[in-house]
Amino acid sequence: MSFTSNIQSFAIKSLSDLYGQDFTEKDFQINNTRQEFIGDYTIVLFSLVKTLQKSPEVLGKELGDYLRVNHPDFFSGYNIIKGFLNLEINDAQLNTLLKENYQDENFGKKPLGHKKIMVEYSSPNTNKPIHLGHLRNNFLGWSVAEILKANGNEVIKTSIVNDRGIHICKSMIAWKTFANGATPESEHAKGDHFVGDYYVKFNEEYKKQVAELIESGMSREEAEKEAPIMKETQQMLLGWENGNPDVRALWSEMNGWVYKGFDETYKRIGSDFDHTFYESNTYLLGKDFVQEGLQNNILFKKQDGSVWIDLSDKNLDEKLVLRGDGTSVYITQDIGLAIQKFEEYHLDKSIYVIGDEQLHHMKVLKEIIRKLGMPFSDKIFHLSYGMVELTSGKMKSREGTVVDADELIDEMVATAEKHTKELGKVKDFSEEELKELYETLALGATKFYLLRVDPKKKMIFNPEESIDFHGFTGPFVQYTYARIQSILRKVGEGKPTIVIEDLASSKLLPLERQLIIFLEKYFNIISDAADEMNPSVIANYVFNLAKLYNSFYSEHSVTNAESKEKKKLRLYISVMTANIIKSGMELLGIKVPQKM
RNA sequence: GGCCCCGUAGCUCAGGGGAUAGAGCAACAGCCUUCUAAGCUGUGGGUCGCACGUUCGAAUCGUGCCGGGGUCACCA
Repeated sequence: MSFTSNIQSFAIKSLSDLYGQDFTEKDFQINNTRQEFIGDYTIVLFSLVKTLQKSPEVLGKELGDYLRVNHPDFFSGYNIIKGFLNLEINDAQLNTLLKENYQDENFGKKPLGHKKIMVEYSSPNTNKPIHLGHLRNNFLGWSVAEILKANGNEVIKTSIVNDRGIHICKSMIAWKTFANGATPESEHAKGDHFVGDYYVKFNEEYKKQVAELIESGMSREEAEKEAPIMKETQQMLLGWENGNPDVRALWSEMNGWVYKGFDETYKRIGSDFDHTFYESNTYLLGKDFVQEGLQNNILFKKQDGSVWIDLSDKNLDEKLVLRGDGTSVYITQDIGLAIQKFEEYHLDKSIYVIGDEQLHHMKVLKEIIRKLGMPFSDKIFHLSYGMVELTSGKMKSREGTVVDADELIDEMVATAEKHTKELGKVKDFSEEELKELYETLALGATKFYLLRVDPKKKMIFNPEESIDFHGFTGPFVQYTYARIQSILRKVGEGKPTIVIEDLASSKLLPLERQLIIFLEKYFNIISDAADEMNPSVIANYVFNLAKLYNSFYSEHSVTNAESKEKKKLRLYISVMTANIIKSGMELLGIKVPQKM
């Protein structure tokens, strides 16, 4: 039960007692009182004024008095400005909250319920390494999964690896053509980069061949079809489909290189999965449902044997679900896997973390599954996020204009090292501890940067400016945590015993009040983040908490407080702040250091 | 062209019916004999794309327009 919901129910009860009318939380708003006014929470009276036929002044006074008289331990005062009833929370109430929760490392998290949710994220292609855009996906998916867990859901993290198809064959052909048997081992290269380089090489060669053909008089369209390297690649795809042993062997080997590279990166960035699906295993799944759909006349066949579904009643076109030659298309396998997920795991919700370029595709997928008569179509949710673009435009793997994830993190580690050495605060750290710290800060900065903005919006990354360590950043929040740890070290291990009277004996100063009230909000923040599936809610909160604490820190001394009671109070505030920072940052996948 | 998303400070972004629209970066001016200055305090910076409408009240909701992006594949 949070302060806001307490006030809400107090107000509803009061209004009913006073005026004999029933209200719900939708009939009036409760806001945070703005800085420039006295009070902590504000009831906006305008909407009530009309229904109750009373002036804001009279209504505010009657409601304010009633609340104070009936909840003297909760409210210490109120004032009315225009149509706003500003309520002050009693110091004792704040002290109690602090005393009861300051040590609770799980403050705000909800008990385990009965919802089972699958979050599919990451889902890489095996023909290229992970770039900045994929990082946004990985961080977002991981964080949303953790936020859902914190709200009492059972969460299954999955990934579908796109390990087959024409794009993989492109890397394979290029490798056969140009590599002379080179391997990641022989080149001392990371496997995913190694394979990705051949994907780029393919496209270079392809472009060259197309240009040559055009010069010799062919149309572009024809040239793109006829380029020898492309024909060779299509031949290879056929070979793969038919189980040609040589093709399959090379495919396995090259994918193996990629997985080794991915594992390294996943481990570093903290992505983990309860189950991994491979497209090479699932791509045939949808075909059975297509057969079923044909029998039920939900799907229909065209003269060439291709199978379609008519979605025109939903303002979507006809959509192909099976080629004339009987092979699957992209959506066929998605249908199969979507159904398999529900049948195997009995999910209450199936979340797909996929870029917003696939909004249409996911809409079609949901609709097809609904039309096929599956009862869980409504439980499929596309968590779409905006693309990460560079100041110079879009990232394209084909053209090599991407910010590579491994390189970016390496750069961030170097920046962390540079800052740390300049500041010279951790000279007692061992090599090992330093390395860990740089990694913590680098990933903290990167994750926070990508998670602090609304997932739905596309974002622009400027490689020139890179990612900051000051201001609205991960390291800022980490720094605040480290500062508090420093205080706690100074105070020593012995936890002060305390009784509530100690805390209540002196009036709370403005910053002390503000902090306690802000700490309490974390309870609702965790729910809000889950409802919106939006980690930026947490990031913004945790930043503002750190900012508020830093003001408090520079204004009031903890260890040299005016009195023993104040020292204890501020220690409690500090401990609870540290706990919530740690908890919130964990939900973003960010570690906090003891020192930095 | 149809459908969807986005236009808020120089830049990157919050705020999604309520009080004088916020933060970070960048710029400028201060603050380390006292718990970590990766910090704190202050100054300057806005026609919330434009217009109409709904409302006691609109950056927020509706409609239209302008600008940017996505998508409408027998690619994945």
